[in-house]
Order: sequence, then C-alpha cells, then structure tokens
Amino acid sequence: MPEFAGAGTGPAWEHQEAVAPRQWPDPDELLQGMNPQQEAAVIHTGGPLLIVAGAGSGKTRVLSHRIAYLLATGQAHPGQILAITFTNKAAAEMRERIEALIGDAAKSMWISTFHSSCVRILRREAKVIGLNSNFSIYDSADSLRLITLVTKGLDLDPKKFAPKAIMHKISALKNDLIDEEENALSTNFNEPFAAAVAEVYKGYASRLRQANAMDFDDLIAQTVYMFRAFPGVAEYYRRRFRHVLVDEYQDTNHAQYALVREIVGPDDGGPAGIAPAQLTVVGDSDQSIYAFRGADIRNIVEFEQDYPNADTIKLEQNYRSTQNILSAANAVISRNPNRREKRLWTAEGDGEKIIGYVAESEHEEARFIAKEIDRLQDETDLRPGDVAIFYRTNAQSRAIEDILVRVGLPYRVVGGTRFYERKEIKDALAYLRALVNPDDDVNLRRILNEPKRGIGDRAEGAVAALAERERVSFSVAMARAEEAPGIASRSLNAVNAFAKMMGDLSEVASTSTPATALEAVLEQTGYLEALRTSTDPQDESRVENLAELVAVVREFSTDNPEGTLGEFLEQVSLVADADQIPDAPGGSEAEAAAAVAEAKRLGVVTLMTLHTAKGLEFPVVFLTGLEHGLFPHSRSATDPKELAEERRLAYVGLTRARKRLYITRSEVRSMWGQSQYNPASQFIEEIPEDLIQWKREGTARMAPVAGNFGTSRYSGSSWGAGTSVGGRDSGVLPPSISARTAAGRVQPQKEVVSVSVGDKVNHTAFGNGVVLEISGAGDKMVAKVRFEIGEKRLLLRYAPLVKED
DNA sequence: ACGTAGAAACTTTTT
DNA sequence: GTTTCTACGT
Repeated sequence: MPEFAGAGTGPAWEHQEAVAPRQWPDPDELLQGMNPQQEAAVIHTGGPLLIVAGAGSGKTRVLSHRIAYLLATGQAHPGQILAITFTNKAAAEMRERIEALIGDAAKSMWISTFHSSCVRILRREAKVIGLNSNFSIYDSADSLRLITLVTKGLDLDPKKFAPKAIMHKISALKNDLIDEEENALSTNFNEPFAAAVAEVYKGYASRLRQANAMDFDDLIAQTVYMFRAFPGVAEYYRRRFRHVLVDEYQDTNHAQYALVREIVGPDDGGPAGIAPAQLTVVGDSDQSIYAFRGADIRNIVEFEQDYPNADTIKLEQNYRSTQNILSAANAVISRNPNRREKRLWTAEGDGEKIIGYVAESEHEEARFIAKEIDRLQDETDLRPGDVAIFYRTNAQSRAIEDILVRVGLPYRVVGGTRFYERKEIKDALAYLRALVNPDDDVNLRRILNEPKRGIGDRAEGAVAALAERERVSFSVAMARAEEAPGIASRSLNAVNAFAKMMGDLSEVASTSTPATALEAVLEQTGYLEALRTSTDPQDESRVENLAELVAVVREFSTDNPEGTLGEFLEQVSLVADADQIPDAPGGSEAEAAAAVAEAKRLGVVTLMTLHTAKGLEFPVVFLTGLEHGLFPHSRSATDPKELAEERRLAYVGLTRARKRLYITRSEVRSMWGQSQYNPASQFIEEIPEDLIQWKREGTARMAPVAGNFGTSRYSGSSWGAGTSVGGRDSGVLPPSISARTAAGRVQPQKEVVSVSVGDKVNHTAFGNGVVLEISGAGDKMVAKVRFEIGEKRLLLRYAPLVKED
C-alpha cells in the first residue's frame, strides 16, 4: 500500500541496506490506530509539510511515526534525518519514542535542540570561522556579567543604561541576525539608549571573540553566518540531511528560521544543485508563548507563503481532555484576533464540569487546593501524583508550598532556581571553564577572588588594565602582573599565587578525568574549605550541592569513559535541568522525564509555571491566580499583542488537563510584601458559564451572572489595581464552603525513611538495592541506591523505600 | 581588602 | 517578602 517513493535514491542508501539487513517495522503497522489526518501526516511525501497540531492531538506520536515510516519505506536512512526540538526534554522524548519503534538505528540520527545541533556543527567547523573548538558557552548570567563589564568600561552609567536592558536588546538583535556592525550603521547615535546599545554590542562581541566564547544566541546566529559565508560547509550538511523535521515551530525566532532555511537549501538546488531537503514542521500557533524572547509567530502563520508548494495538515482530534475542558479552551483562545480557526474535539464525552473557586487570600486558595486533592483521594482513584498546580509566576509557589507542607501533601516544584544556576555550582564550573579555555576572561574573573584570597577590585582592575593595554587575555596579563600599573605588592603576591595554582590545576585537568579535575579544584582552591569553616547555614547546603556536582561528573565519566572535561562542560551548559534531584547530564532530560514519571507514580503533586507546563499533561490540573494584573500579567494587559500571548498561555494551561480542571483566584494577594486587591481575570469570563461549577464565588465583583456571557468583553477602562469597588455584586451563592476545615483530613507527612550506607532496601518499582551514599539532610536527604536495573538517586522523603533486614 | 548593615529593586515566562 | 547592591567602617 505505501509507495516506496524514495527507494533506490542513492548508493549510500543501498549500501546501508546491504550491510544492515532490514530491521524496520512493517510500514502498515506504523499507521495502526491513526486517524486520517495523522496518517496523512505520517505518509506525506514530496514538498514541505506543515502539521498544525492542536494540544493533545498526538503530535509527538505522529512525528516519531513519520520518521520511522521514512525508514521503513526506504525513503531515508537514519543518518539523513535531522529532527530539531526546542527543549532537551522534547528531544529525549522523541528519541525514546523512535527507539521504541526502530531500535538502535535511532542512535545515528540527529535528534536534538537547536542549540545543541548548532554547537555540534560549530565545534566541528570551528576552524573554518577562525574559532578554537574548545570555545566556552555563556549562559545569560555570564553574558550579563560581560555586558556589565563592557558597560562600565565605556563609562556608561549603569543606572541610566541598565545592563539587563542592554543585554535584552543585544539578544533581540542577534535573534534577528543583525550583527554589531550592521546595527551600528543603522543606529541613531542621538538616541542615548540606542547609542549605548550599539557601543556595548561592539565591545561585547569583541570581548566574546577574545574570550573564545559564544552566548546562546550566537550558537544559532554564528551557524547561520557560517553557512552563508562558506557555501561548501553548508553544502556538506545539505547533502547529509535529506529530511529536516522541526518541532514547536511556532517558537522559532528569526535566526532559527533562517537556520532551517539554510539547512534545507534553496528550491533551485543552489550552485551545487542539491535538491532541497524534505522539510516537516509541526506546531500550533495557539501555543506560541515565547514571543517575549524573540519567537516569531509569523514563522508558522506564514509558512505557506515562505514555502509556496507546502501542504498543511490540521490535527484537531484531541486524545487528552474531556469535551468540557476543550470547549473552555476553545472559547478562550477564540478571542484572539487574526487567528486561523481550529477547534479541538474529542470522542470521549463531556466529563466533569470545571470547578471554580474564589478565595479570600492566596492562603485560602492554597487551602482549597489541598482540601480538594485530599477529597479526590478519598472519593476517586486519583492520587496526588495525578495532580498539577500551575501558576503564572514562580513567586506564587510559596503560598501553595506553605500549605502543602503544613498539610503533609508531598509535592515537587519543577523549575525555579535551577541546580546549574546556583552560585557554588557556577563557581565550580567557572574554574573548570577557565582551565579548559584560558582565554575565558569572564569565568576566570568570576573566581579570581572566590574564595577570598586577597585579590580585590583594585588588583583586578590593574591586571585588567594591563590586559587591555597589551591586548592580551586576562590570564596572560596575570602571568606578567608585575607590569600591571599601580598594583600593590601584596596584591601582586596574591595574583602570582593564584596564577601558579591555576597552572597546577591546568596540569591536573589535562592529564586526568573530569571528576579528578573537579575534586582538585574544590580542594586546592580552598573553595570547599571556606564553605566548611563558614558559619553561614546556607553554606552547608552549598557543600552538598557541590557533592552533587561531583556525583554528576562521576556519572558522566561512567557513561562516557572517554569523555573529556570540555565535553562535560558542554553538556551542562546546554542542559536546563528542571529536576529537583539533579542527575547525570548524559541523557539527563530522559532521566528528568523519568523522574517526573516516577514522581507521578509515587504520588507527588507537581507545581510549576504555565510556561514550564507546555507539552505536559495531568489528570487533574489546578490553574491558580486567575487575576487581572497577575494573569494576564500587568505588564502584558495593555498591549493587545502581549495580551494575546497571555491568552495563549491560558490556553496552554487549560489544555494540560485530562479529566478534571480547577480554576482558582484570590481576591486579595500579597505582592511585593503588601496586600493588593485583584479583580478576576478576563480569561475566567471568557469561559462559557455553563461549563463551570463554582464552589465559592467572589464577593466584590465579577462573578458570572446567569445568562449568556459569551459575547461580553471585560471593559478596558476598569482595569488595573485598586478598581476593586464599583462592580456589581452578583449576589449568587454565599460562600458555601469554609476552607478553614481543610487541613484536618490529610494524612500526616510521611516520615523520612532512615537508612545508611550499605543498607539493603526494597523499592516498590525498582526492587531490591543497596544504599551507596547518603547526602542532604532532613527533607532533602537523598540516597544513591544501586538497584539491579541501575543506580538511582532517591529523595527519601518521597521514595517508597523500605529497609530490608 | 573584607565584612556588615541598610537600601533598593524586584518578579513573567527560558534554550 | 526576598535577593542583590552600595556605602561605610574596620
């Protein structure tokens, strides 16, 4: 039935076939259980394809089956596939799904994020663009540091020109592929901020080059520039990647868009006459929530204009949620202007009504949530692990956490301050980066006086001045610090001692394993010693975090016996591990996903921001803080474009729920340390009233009244904080439930299992194991356990672990 | 050079 | 309410 359209397309393929006998699944089997649109998307051949994939429409399944189908029908061999995702998590998930379909052959495919694909390419081609392949990758904190440095160096007042604002502007320019030269040409230097940006951009770019470093935005932009400047290089990748698939296409920015175009190649084949690669993009413009960082929704909206011979397939059947939930989501998103109609539907029936609750305060809101989770446990087969609580801003998690802790419901916060953003971790990594790439001034200067070793601002400034004058890197300048203008002799000794120490460590780093290098750094620099002798209680957990990092390096070496320190650093640079218990970065997102899955089984409530929630699903979802000024956020409420993005965020939140959806808001919420009245979010009003069952309604205003509210709009003039009075009191239903009784019925918090190293333990899912090491204390105590299936790191508070005697 | 206290700014979302 | 910055004293 399926045509072998690509059969015999080339000698490479035939060779492949001869060596590896057909191990592909039967193509027809890959189409089992697909609806007609999904099937069409899987078997489509020829021109560019846009798959408009509504929430919960089986997008990842379609994408992975499409790739398997390309192989099974002989249209491609694995090495010709490039699948690009936006997050590590999505990449890991896709790889997993494809591996399940075709096995180890998936290993030779490129399935990765934009950023890691580009790093891979740039490291390989570094010489072409005059870069050393050991270049450092700067995250936004590093960038900010460098930009601040440059700003100060230009004698710009950081009060007037906030380095952060400048950084954002530069980032936006890079995302638009406007380099520092081009930007300077189009800058109006009478405009002070633009002039500042232009100057700083130039300085920043040159300092990055000097430091042999790239920031996140460079990874994409420089790859594009390289492809354009060196057609031969582009040609190589075009020949190689015959099928390019891009996930979450609505989140691409201009640079990423251009990158895809470069890899796919021109329609006419270009000078080398290479036919363009088959391009498949998948996305949903209604789920575009990253415009604030440069994502351009037009990339997907105008796909058919960009690629005139493109086909479009819409996936509208939803396999996740009940019809009530979908109707609510459809109703909200349909308020967005200039939107192409798309209506999600399900064959599964209406399901429960959405439950609404208006709390008096954020504490009452949290209490209601805890009580409902408890009730669901009693009355249904739903467990805490089926529940997710979403909020707009990270700050909102505190009130919820307080109550969950008090009530004894186990929970996990995804996101927030991440492991690799902690100061001690960044410091340790800064040492390693400075060792791998001595030109890396930002990281070198970061740890110059960390721990304190008597090199203060003056001494640093003197060496920096020398470096500038002689046009050498900071580390070179340090080696001849005696020439530094006006350096004090005491400082000189300190600098010399530091330079000597770094030299010794460099020796260690180049001759031993990454783990040894890290341990040498922590000990020989006195970093650990300083933390151990410190009286600051925070420093205790810092020591533990560093121990975690050592464990991470060790696991890296276990997984990659030949792995170099540089390779380790690259992995940690590109991983934003939203996981509470950090694991080895090797395949870490798969691990993270597994940890999330495990948390679900263990019955842990998941807390996260709406942004983080994209791509996930939960049987029960609480969408909290639906208040004007918070969600939509006050900074987005006035601009129609930003408001539309907020609405998409609401849409994302609503469509995460499978069976039960709660929407809550609080009439009073403390923000910035003081209470503030917040009117209801307009998004509540946009949900048809008959879909919601209110358990408690507000007293001040904005309770939905009987009748069709569907066409009314929230009046713009009454927006803003403080407009609390004046609304009409709905008079419907007095507060029917006293949330104060909530706490009583939930089980007390589980005791932390007491185990020690060497103990034999049994885990409900992983079976028998032996405790290898213990770290952390109290709630955060983590045990590393070797099970038959491998080593796992378990948070004792939650792990279903019993000691065997 | 370093530590402390008080002020100020901050909180939207992140590869 | 919290984190980060700044100024000042040692």
